[in-house]
Amino acid sequence: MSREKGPDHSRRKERSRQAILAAARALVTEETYEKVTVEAIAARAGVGKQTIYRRWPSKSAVVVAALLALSEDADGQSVTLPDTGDLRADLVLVMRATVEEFADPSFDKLIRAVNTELTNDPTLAAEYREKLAGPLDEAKKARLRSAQKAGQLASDADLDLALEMLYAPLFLRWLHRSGPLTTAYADSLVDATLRAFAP
Amino acid sequence: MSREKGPDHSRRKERSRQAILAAARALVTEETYEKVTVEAIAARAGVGKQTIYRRWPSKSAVVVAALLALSEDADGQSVTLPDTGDLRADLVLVMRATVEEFADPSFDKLIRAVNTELTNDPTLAAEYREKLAGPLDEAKKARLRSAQKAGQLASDADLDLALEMLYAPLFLRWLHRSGPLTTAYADSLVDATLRAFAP
Amino acid sequence: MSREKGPDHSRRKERSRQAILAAARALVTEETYEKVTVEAIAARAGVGKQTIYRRWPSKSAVVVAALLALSEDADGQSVTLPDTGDLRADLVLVMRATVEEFADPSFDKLIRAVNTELTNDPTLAAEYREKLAGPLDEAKKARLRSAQKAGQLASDADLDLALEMLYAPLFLRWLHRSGPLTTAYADSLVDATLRAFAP
Amino acid sequence: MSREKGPDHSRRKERSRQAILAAARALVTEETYEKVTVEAIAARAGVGKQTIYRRWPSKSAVVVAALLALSEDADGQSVTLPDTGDLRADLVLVMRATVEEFADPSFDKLIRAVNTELTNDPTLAAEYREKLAGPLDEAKKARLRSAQKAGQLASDADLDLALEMLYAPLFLRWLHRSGPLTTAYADSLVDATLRAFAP
DNA sequence: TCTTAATCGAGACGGTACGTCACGTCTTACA
DNA sequence: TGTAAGACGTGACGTACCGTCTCGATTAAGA
Repeated sequence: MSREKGPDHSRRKERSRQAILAAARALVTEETYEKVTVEAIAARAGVGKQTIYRRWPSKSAVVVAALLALSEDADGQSVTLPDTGDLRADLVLVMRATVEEFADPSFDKLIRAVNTELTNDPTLAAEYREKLAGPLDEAKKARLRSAQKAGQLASDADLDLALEMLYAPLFLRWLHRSGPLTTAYADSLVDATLRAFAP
Repeated sequence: MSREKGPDHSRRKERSRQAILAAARALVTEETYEKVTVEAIAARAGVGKQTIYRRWPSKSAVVVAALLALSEDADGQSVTLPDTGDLRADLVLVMRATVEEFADPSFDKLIRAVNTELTNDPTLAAEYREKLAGPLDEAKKARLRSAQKAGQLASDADLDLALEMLYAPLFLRWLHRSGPLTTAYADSLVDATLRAFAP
Repeated sequence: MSREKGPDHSRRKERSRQAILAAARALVTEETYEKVTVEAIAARAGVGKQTIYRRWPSKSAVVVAALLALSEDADGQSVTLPDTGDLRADLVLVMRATVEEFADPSFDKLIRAVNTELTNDPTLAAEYREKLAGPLDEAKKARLRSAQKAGQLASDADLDLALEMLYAPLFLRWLHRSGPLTTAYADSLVDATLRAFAP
Repeated sequence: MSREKGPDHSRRKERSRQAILAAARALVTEETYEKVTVEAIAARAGVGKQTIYRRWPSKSAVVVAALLALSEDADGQSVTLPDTGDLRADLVLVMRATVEEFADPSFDKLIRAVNTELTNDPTLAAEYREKLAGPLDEAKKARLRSAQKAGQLASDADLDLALEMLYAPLFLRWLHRSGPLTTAYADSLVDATLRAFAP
């Protein structure tokens, strides 16, 4: 059915692929983003530049792929959020976890780099949304929907909007470094959102 | 007292400064951001590269300065928001204006470029916040405070948080292109925020 | 007696060998010499690169082999020059034939390529001399020796030197494109040489 | 009169030019010719690659320029050969000197490299002939013409041909390494040529 | 009005990284 | 088993910009 064109070299392919993504991750984490060059990634991965260009069209794509690869381990098993019945408690848990993630310096650098690339490349952004952000948002919306059914949220609440009001302020504070990311801040976002969409 | 070094050439200085900022603005607007190089700006402005480096430390700084210069016309006169007494109407007005701004393709490109630079350069981000975002936020907070005094918002409402819940979702939708920026969307952000911080 | 190693792939071997040499010849003839790459030869011959490297150590060797193969048809039968008894007439014939060869554009390109490789690789040069130039020179010297015996050349004439004085000027004019290769030029080389080594 | 387009930076220009030519000469002399890369020349000269490409279109051109620069010291003063009145003695002197030049390993490498480039690039060959070979040949022909007037050569002798018969065999022996370059060989070339063009 | 020194445009410079090409080796699938 | 196909690590190619430097040619001020 599929058009086979030759031997697949799958073992080498996979090995070099992993080396490249690991190198990209390491460099983004350790260095200034300007120092993350295709040549540096290739050198670090012990790989020729051509092997990178054979698979990805640009440095941006490699960096995004490096992030996506991190969550491909959990592949197959769909993401779900805790549902203890206590909506506020569950949301606070998730928001605090997010705050913690952003506090990790190497995660900070990686996400910041990825975010820069996504902002300027709609194609990459779409891929990112489809593979990573989409499923996550879906899981969060599922939790909200469950709360809605339980009468903890207004029956006509716009759940997409609710999600945005929860997360966008947090993300933007981090992105623009316009304020501290504290547990209290996370909590107050949850409270304000719950008030806005209360039954 | 002051060290006299010769003629001040202030007219030439000002002329080339304007030419550089205009060229930067034009290039960011017309081209892919990768094509906005210092050499291109210099060529477009009819200026030597050194004249750019004499004033700004990097391309990023020039681009940010180009945006800041746009709003320096309104310099001196402090920004104020309409205050008709009808809080919802006033906020809807402002939010819809913002939506329109983001819809303008050349403004979109300029802000996107500036945002990229701010994300990766805290110093620039601070300058931007001080000169542009700060005053604007202050004006918005002033309007909220006035509403609060009028009993239209909870007396213990966190106005900074309210601001973020209003704007962050809009900004992030635009930045990540994760949804349409419509009037209805702007309105529903206002409504949700007002519910969250109602008295 | 012979060590049998398996199926006799000699037919495939010979077929691919011919394909490679033909492809090399064709490419040298058609393209700029920089474009004659091992990859191009392999592609043109419908052969894997390894099949080339299994037989020859370098592109140079392939190109030289391509030229040598051209004259391997006459293999076994030793080369001889015409001997009509009229030395001048015989030499003029040979020299004019050489001039004509050099005038053929595809022969020109091939010889020029081979000459470049020989200049920079003594090993190849030795092989070339042994297989191609040597026998030819021997045949020419045989004709001169016959003339010498007939008293048409000085009995103490240095025949190697005579050969060089006949051919080197012609070859160098061609190699350096330092003058036209005409019949008259060929003839005057013969005349001058005959004067130099007359009895 | 001439169209001046800007500052001439002549000091830097000249300094880098000399550094590049010296580096090229050194590398050709020391290394395999394959190792003489534009990058290596640039590194050795302490110069950016662009500075080389700004002046010469290819490595070949640089190498040829490196040789030409060697004889630009004698610029202005036209080349002349000794003229003692004894033609044979004068020619023997010149031929032996040439033999010695070819015996110098670093000169050998340089000329071999230049010769390879000239063979494959008619434009470079023309430049070389105009600037170096031409004047030299003219000087040699002048010596022959003087001998011709003195009745030491046939009055109808083709001096261009005589020159070629003197030099081409020597050069080709060296190029193809097809025989030893000895004093005796040089002498016998002179003798044969004198016999061929005797009055 | 005429120096005179800061400033400018132009663009060459030493570099770094780009993305491409071909090298010679290695791996796989097929015949 | 030997071959075609082609991926791989390597390293040079020629180009684009970086940020610095050097050069004349404007300026506009004060002598």
